[in-house]
Amino acid sequence: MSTTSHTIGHHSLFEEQDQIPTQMGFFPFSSNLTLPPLGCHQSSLKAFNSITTPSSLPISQQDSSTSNLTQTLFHKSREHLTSTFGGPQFLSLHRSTLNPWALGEVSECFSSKRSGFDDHHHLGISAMKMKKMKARRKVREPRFCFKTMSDVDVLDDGYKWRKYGQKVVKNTQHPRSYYRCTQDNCRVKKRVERLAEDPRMVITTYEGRHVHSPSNDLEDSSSPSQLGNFLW
DNA sequence: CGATTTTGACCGGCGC
DNA sequence: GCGCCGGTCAAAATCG
Repeated sequence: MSTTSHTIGHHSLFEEQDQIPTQMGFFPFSSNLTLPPLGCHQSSLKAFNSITTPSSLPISQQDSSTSNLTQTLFHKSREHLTSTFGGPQFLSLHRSTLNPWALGEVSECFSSKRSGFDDHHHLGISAMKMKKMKARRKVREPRFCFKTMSDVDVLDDGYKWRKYGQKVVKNTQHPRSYYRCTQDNCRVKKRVERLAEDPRMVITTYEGRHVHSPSNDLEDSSSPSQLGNFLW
């Protein structure tokens, strides 16, 4: 396994080539980019928009060097994610948490969409549940994760998420939260946790691809040609 | 009152 | 086989 890193100023975007389909970008927010407290939905959205769409930077306090940095890092990361989904190289965060469902997961995005929905009428609740869970565990969607320096756990990325679980993970003080995209038929999940070694860092792991555009500016404007291009 | 969160139960995988 | 652990479910609670 090899490790590469892009150095921008004195910050780095780490890339580790591995066989684990967990991808990680590292956004070294400066202190004046610290996100607002939990619950400030609007403002946290703004803060995150400054990263996802750096052209319209809404954060007044940040200096230009910081915005350039995050901008560069984001695009670099996004480029990388786009080019490497299904490709040979991945970024890994937890080498210890090996993903046994590494292969065949991209194809699952397209092949498994229809299956399972008609079964509702034929199977009992428990049987259906079992089938669903089994199917879900078989193959994993592509994953990538970001490590960010942030006060808030949940960065608003433009999509709507519903929390479906929270777990205390071993050897860490902070719980891990599990979210699912609220859009119908969109099975994208994300999980949010704080780094044990540095609680100021938030790790957001995305799993799967959205089959729709972000819900914020969603006026049913998604053209069919764009489907499949969304990473998040 | 619908949507979302909380929270304990439950499940499957894995190591021993 | 058993216990641990991460991930998910789903009923109850809470929120807006």
